[in-house]
Amino acid sequence: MTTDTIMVIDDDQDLREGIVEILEGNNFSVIACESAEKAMQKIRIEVPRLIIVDNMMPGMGGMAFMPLVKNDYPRIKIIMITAFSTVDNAVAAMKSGADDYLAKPFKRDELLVAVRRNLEVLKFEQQLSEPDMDETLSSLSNPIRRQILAVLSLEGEMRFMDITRYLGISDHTKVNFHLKNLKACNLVSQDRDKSYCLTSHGVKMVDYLHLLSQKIS
Amino acid sequence: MTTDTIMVIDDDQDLREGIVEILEGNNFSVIACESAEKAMQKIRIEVPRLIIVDNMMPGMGGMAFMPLVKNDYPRIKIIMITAFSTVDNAVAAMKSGADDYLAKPFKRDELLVAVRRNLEVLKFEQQLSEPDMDETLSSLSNPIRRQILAVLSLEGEMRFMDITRYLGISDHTKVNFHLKNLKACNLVSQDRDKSYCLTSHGVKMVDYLHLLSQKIS
DNA sequence: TCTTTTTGTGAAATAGACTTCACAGAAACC
DNA sequence: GGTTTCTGTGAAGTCTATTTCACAAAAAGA
Repeated sequence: MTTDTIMVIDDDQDLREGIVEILEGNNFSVIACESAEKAMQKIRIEVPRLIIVDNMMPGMGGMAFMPLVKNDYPRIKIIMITAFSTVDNAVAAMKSGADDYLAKPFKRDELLVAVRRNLEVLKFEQQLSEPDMDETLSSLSNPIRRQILAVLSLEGEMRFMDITRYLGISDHTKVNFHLKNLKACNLVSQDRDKSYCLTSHGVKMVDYLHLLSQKIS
Repeated sequence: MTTDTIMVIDDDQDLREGIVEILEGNNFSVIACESAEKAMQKIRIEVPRLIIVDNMMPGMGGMAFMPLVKNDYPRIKIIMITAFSTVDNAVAAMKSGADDYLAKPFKRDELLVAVRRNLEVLKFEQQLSEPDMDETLSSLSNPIRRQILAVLSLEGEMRFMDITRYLGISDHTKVNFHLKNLKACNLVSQDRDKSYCLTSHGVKMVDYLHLLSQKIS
């Protein structure tokens, strides 16, 4: 399991180091910065998943910093911390791109809860946009390819021309095209005698397609 | 629940009527023909899901009949019945397009088992090629659309521009395009104040996607 | 060996999905 | 009222997926 990298930006050294300590004590990998300007540079070197930034700082404040980061890295989560907390302040922070808002002084657990919650949200979002998901889903979105999976699931193993005839497709190169696609996605494989069959991944996907068809209807 | 239509082709009136009786007694809708030629005509009027055809008949036999049918209607399942059963005979029948093979005399239950088995196979195949499935899967195969679903799943309800900003997409018309697609597939809907939210179908699909992402990784 | 069937490749044509751009009405804001 | 932001449409262009076609090596049959 890889640890999540978190960036902490605060000009107050005591507070900054306190936060770093809490986070590192909980197995997060931390990058600390004393200003938003420094942070902008460091982000380019290693992109964190989450940023904790103070609102009031000399130079660029958190409020100005957030839109800049969100523009370049829309998926980074930002938690803003602030000393003088008001409703207006909180609303303004959210509008500027903060994903969460923490008023000083906060407890150790308040910080950790906020951090974990935001990392969970991030994980949730990312799960649905994984590249593997992309490949698999677009492969499954073609009806001919799904028919091929269905046939192979029923028959276990089939020769190229048998699949073609079974589906009633006259142009065999068309079937070839789709089989190639299925092979590329690792849904189907070919053994030594050239027969096609489902991979274990392919078997799972057929299961899931049936699940889906039940959900749809 | 709609009943499956089965076509029975046999020149022997007694046997034909016996089969019809068994099938109708089990709530199938039956079309009986005394020759393959008649059957070819009747198929055009109502397409059965399954055909039970005798091999030996005056005029066109089952062996010649099957390729003709399979060519026009590759999805119809065909059970061949035959009096003089040999291995070679069975193999030849399967090669000509039979999906199953029954030797005379057969028991009532043997017939019903074969019929049900073949209808199950048909159902299995068809589940994976439903048009709804097509629409849903191709909609889900786009990463931006999946991100929109994720965001709506987290936030519950969102305005158009909030979604656009959340995803960090500069061209709002692009988001509009994908939202339209999601609406067309009934995954997302819009309430009176123009906010977008997941439909119940959309909620199911987000569930499904998470299941899928676990299986993939 | 000669022929046919199977299995396959790659290029060109077509269709479909996605993006971009120019514009516009509606609503919110000043 | 005038201005800005939100929400949306439609056309044109671009990129990707799919189909079709021409061809060919390998395997199976005759």
